[in-house]
Amino acid sequence: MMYKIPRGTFDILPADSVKWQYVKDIFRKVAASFGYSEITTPIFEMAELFERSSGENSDVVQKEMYRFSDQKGRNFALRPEGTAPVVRSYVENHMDKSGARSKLFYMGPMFRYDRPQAGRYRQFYQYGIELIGSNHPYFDAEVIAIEMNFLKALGLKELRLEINSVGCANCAKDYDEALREYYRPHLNDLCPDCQKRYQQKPRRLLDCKVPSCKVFRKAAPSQLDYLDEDCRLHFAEVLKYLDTMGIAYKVNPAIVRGLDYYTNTAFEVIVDALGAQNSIAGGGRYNALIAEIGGKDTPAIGFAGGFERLLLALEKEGVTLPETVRPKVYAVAIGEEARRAILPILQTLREAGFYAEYNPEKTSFKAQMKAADTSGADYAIILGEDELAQGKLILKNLRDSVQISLDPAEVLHNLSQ
RNA sequence: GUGGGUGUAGUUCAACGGCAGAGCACCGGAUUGUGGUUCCGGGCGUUGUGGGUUCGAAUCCCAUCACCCACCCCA
Repeated sequence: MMYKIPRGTFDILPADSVKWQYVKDIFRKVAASFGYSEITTPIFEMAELFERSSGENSDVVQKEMYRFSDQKGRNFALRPEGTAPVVRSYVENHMDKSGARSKLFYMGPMFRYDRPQAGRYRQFYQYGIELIGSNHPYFDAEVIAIEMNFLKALGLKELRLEINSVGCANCAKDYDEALREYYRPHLNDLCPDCQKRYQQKPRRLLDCKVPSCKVFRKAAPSQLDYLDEDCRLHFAEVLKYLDTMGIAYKVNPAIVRGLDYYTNTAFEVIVDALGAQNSIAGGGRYNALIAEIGGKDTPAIGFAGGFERLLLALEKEGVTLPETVRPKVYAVAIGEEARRAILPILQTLREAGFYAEYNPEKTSFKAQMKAADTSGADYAIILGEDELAQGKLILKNLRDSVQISLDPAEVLHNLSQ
């Protein structure tokens, strides 16, 4: 084979397309039920947008971004995530000046140069929600409710919602300090990765999987004990709203978001059956981001979910999704004359919106009937020499094998019932 | 970026140094116009790719690519 698809990418073939379309439709409907509107941004942006928003030393910026420069030497990156572009658009289009809240959703491909694995790709598809312009704790719960309603509408059951608060910048700084203080005496016992985490992102120390590092975890200070009064109150309110809305959750102080812009609420939806890449959605509040990239200081909350992992989870749970569309009728025509006469009838059916299938390459009656059957069509319309002579045709129900003879003009009426 | 596993027909898998096979799927047929069950017939596929060892390689060795698993990271 001469040409191969790039590593970590995949084709969505027709059989799968139907499923993707279905899942996307449901997401659009659920988002609409909360009054969110779709926003579509380019798949590449100035590289600096992501460097600035995600954090210079985040993994995404340091080693996972697809960068390129164009003919004029401008530095771009294929978007590794969806929030920064939406916020860029929000600011660029002066939505921050109107004072109104923006309730937005998006979906589309994201790109990260990473080692492919089950549920992890270099081009992957995300859906996301952004509510920009309110710090009200109700909206933290609303945004989570959108995701949970969506998953419920699809029929996914084996999942858990984990939630945490990382506080505002001040709380986070205090907490990082407390963590460093706690870990300092053990520094030499930590794995090399954790030595780095100690410097760069102390909170990551908490979810290390190395046994010798894990032992320090249970006595470690908790983020929740380092929230200031406002942050503590906000978090308590969010949880109360979730309770009221009937959304089950588990508070997990170890939940950490990968990108630098998160504040306060952080959450993740986890499906254990997926293995190592078990997070199907994650998000949180990002009150500092809008100002960070040049807009008016504006609070916001959002999340992003991965379609591939979602589809995988649905498959593992045995949820059935729509398959390829089957014909309503399959045309069976015998003889030269009938094979021409069938065409205007098919045209009438198609104009009425029915999927009518015909294959001129099969000529024998048997072969055509067989094809009608394997196509999964509900009906066969049969036009042979006898019918042609009588000006009739046969409408055969392929489910119960009942067939009737009728005028061609009556077919449409019969199918519409 | 690190470590491990696997690549054979459209697909799921055999063959593990000696002629590359089977199930499913697909196509055709079982006397003149009726599908689903049954029966019969239909397979040269660069054994992922490129080297090497050998009289002989799908099989052993090396490299490379891809996928899978774990780390890392995250959706």
